[in-house]
Amino acid sequence: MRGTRWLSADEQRIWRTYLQANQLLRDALDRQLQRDAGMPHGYYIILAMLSEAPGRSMTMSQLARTVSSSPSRLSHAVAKLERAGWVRRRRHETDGRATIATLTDDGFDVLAEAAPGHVEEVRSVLFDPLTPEQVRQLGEIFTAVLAPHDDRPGPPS
Amino acid sequence: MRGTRWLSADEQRIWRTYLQANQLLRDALDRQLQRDAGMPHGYYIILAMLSEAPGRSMTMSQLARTVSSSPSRLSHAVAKLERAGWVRRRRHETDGRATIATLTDDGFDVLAEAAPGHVEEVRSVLFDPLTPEQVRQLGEIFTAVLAPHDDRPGPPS
DNA sequence: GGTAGATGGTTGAGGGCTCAAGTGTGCGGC
DNA sequence: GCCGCACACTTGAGCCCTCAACCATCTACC
Repeated sequence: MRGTRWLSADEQRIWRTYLQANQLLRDALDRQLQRDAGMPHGYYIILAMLSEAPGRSMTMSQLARTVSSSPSRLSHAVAKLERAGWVRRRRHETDGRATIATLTDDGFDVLAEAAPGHVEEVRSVLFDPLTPEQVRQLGEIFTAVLAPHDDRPGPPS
Repeated sequence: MRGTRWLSADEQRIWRTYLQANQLLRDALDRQLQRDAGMPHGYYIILAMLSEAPGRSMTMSQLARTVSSSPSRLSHAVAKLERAGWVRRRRHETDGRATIATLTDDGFDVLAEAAPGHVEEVRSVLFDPLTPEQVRQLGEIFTAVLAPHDDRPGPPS
């Protein structure tokens, strides 16, 4: 591939800093949640998003979009959460293709128990080291990163 | 845990934006590299870091620190890369505990082949959507996130 | 009302990662 | 010289994820 737009020295340094920090955050969150709540971070998010949904319920595909998961990953994950008794699945009443996942009371309790430690971890590893201005910038930066993928179709090229 | 410092509405929104963007980046990179080079992103980084080291070589523990990996993860990964013929391992000459990993010529070729597509992907998904000012901010933000973990021992609490 | 394609979801195989436990080597103190 | 501990690394089991294949249902269209 001739004419590749290589990264400048600055860009490369920034990219690597980002990767490293990212790995740090991911490891910290996964370790903390695994230790204190016996679940990986991705599972926590599933429970958290369900807990905020009306009726503590969502279809699998809504849920997949909400937690940025592939259908397959979500299916495996919810199967596991269901075995743990934290989520229940049932058929959608009017659309026979869809499945509705619901957070159980047990699931809610586990989530409530895990939340404070998790939030504390997020704070200490991400927000505490940043100034309020940097937090604001962080939000804008990743909003910009996501923008091209909001699947409102972009201008036809 | 009473007295938890919960996230404000803004912080929560920003945190979720970050998680979502992150998942997007990770998925995009892994998919692109898996498709075009038959390896996950973590393996690419290992090859890339080795390629820049003197003699294209590093001890396993240096390498682990460089790519932010646990010893175990790295060991598994290098074992696989060695089976593929892209890396060789040999004993350190003066420290019998250490192992030196070296990028092979085949490994270098694979890396050189994969690099342009990978860089293009990084650009299109991360740098292109950002202004130069935001790129600079990104670097400073994650430098700040990493700072508390530079294991120069901090002030004794 | 029948058919083609889109949509919603699951499954199994294969691979990567974590955690805990293990091996072997170096080093400081006695 | 030996003992104990730290260090460098590896291993295996189990878990999570990806990818591709699959089934079922819905929808549009003729």
